[in-house]
Amino acid sequence: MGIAEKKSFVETDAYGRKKVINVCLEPCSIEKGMRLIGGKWTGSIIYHLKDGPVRFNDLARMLGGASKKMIDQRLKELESRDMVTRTVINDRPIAVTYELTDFGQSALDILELLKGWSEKNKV
Amino acid sequence: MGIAEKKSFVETDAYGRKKVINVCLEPCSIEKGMRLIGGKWTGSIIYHLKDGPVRFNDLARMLGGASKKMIDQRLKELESRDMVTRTVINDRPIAVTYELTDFGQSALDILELLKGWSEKNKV
DNA sequence: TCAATTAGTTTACTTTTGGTAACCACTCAT
DNA sequence: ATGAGTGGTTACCAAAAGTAAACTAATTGA
Repeated sequence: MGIAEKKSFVETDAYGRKKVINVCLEPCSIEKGMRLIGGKWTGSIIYHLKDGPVRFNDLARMLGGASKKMIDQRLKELESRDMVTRTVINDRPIAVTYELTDFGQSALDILELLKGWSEKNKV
Repeated sequence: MGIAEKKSFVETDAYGRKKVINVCLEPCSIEKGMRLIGGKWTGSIIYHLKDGPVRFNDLARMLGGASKKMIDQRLKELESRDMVTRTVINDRPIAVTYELTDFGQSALDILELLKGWSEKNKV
């Protein structure tokens, strides 16, 4: 089965006792994946970077409901996971852009699917 | 463009003032979608229901790290969004199963993609 | 000179989340 | 009678997450 997780199921022994085979002892891969792109505003940030570098305040303007602190926090998380790179394009006046890495871009498929699903279901 | 959101971008006027076109005033569709399937354990729960009805305690056993309270809470959320149905299959002793609705099943595509991505990247 | 821009940081909160553990009423097997 | 099972509920607590608003220092345009 390679890296993939085995399916978990419940078994009942001769005494009627239940036992689960292949329990998720640690968060399973779905859970782990969610923790990479499922944070509040994380998906939106990645999606708004899809067409190329964007500057901090522009991003903040695009994401109407999110505070700067949030955006800053999320960008730092994304940077630490190598999903986004931060580039200073100018000192005085300071100018910074954020851009998706290849890994960051690889999440776009999921986000596009999510977006379509979400819109289709008028969620 | 139908139901889909327009792309947002930043415009600079003659005086150099920035203005964002198509701001996300409310959480955009990615954000909304995430709030349906991105809660802690939500994706895992949906995924573990993919092969048919599962009983509460069996689900609790499969999801090693999650408390009953969490699972209960998530199941109620999912029920309220018509992603899962709860069926009492027996009084005394009480027995209940949870099952995906069609809408719940429609989320599986996204979760499968997320799972694959997560495993591929050894996240 | 005043206002706005840059990219954040800091403060001072409030709100939400999550976890543990005990408990309920009931049944069943030993 | 005891312990384990059913499917939850409840109370309490700690920690995390999220908020708005003010502030930094420097620059630029009117």
